Amino acid sequence: MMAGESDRTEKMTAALRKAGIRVTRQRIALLGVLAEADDHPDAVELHDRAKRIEPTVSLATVYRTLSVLEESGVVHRHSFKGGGARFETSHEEHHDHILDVDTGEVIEFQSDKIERLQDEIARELGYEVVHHRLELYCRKKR
Amino acid sequence: MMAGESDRTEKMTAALRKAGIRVTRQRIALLGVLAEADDHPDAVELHDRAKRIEPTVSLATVYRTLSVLEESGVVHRHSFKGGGARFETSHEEHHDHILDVDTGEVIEFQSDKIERLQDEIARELGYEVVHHRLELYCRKKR
DNA sequence: ATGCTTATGAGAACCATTCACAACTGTAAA
DNA sequence: TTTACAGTTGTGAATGGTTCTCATAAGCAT
Repeated sequence: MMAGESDRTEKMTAALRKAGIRVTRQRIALLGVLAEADDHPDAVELHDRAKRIEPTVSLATVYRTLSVLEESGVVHRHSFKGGGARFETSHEEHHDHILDVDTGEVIEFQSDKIERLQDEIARELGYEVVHHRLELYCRKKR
Repeated sequence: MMAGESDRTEKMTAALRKAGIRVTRQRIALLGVLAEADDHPDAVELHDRAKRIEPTVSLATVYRTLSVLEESGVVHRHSFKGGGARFETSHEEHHDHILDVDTGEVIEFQSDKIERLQDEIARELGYEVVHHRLELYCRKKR
């Protein structure tokens, strides 16, 4: 037999099946792409990358699968200003984003203080935070 | 002669002209609508309201004018989750938004602490904040 | 009032995303 | 391993919000 498939693929396969989601070639390809992406690609970019692994993937399936993965908490969808949604795997801990307005670069950051303040503010107004969106559109200091 | 036009209209007219923007019936209508809106209407809603004042306003003009007004800092455009952009006049002081995920209601809040924290975080990473987006998607506490 | 320039309405065009549907394919059971 | 069924897929059309095109209309400085 030829060299076995990677551990990663096996793990993803198992994870999918456990979630009751059918394991298809297209989904394996997309999950592979997401797993090694360390940027914040949009659906078209993910489609391009996935096609290199599994040429039959259609854009519609990319969108469909991303929605499925979002619902099951595997990926996060971000809608930054300008252009379409961008995605990232959610296995890291929660963070917010700085967007470099000049370069388009995305930087992640995390602040417990801000998280706490948000909860506090909501609480004072009689609400509890379900989720939030915090984006800092910034310019490099010189 | 008939009773003169309202002060408000005269003021808006003057403000527009000063900005080098031509004063048209459509723009007067839209500005009037924006001035008395205390909610966060979208373009279609603004169009409907403006038509009651000036029936000839087209949706395209509403969008065009909103862009003009946004560029000149008169209105702010918000893109909350789900649905199109929503607008509000910017003559009040800066604030962020709580979105009630059940009712869709928009509540405004302001926190100097959070503003300061944001600046601090950006500064530590070598950036300065140009503008930001902070939305708390909340549910009423019971 | 005149002329130049900007604004407008109508509808087409756009773009990201979703949908409809017939063909296909995992998966579990036989 | 074959079968059978429900979940998935690719294609292309549809959608919804927003912008564009272009011929016509109308501000505004003179």
